[in-house]
Amino acid sequence: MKTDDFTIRVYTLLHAIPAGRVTSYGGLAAMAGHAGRARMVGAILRRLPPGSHLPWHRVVTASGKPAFPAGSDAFNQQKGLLEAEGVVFAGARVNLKVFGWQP
DNA sequence: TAATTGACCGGAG
DNA sequence: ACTCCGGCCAATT
Repeated sequence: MKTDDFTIRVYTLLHAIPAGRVTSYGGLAAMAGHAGRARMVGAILRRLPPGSHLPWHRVVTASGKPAFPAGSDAFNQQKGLLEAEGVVFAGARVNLKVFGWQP
């Protein structure tokens, strides 16, 4: 069994995101060569294979907000990790014009 | 096997 | 700024 190329690209791109930067689900899907499959990126991160150290916290929605309800554990964790890398939150949101990343 | 769900997105009202 | 809607398509029920 061979992991899909799409999945491989998503992992590679995710790993290529520098600390202190974020990218969106849709953007990641587009960079991986499959624009329109933002939900698949979400599905991949949701089901991360055990043992992977992917920086999932550097991925936010196209609005610049974490994909979790504000106040949830995952939300707070993601926010904390990003702030520790230098990303500034404006409320529950990140300014993609400043912190958004693309190769 | 069919229906539902979902770490999404962009446009419209 | 917010809600609603259609499109996307694999994993789950």
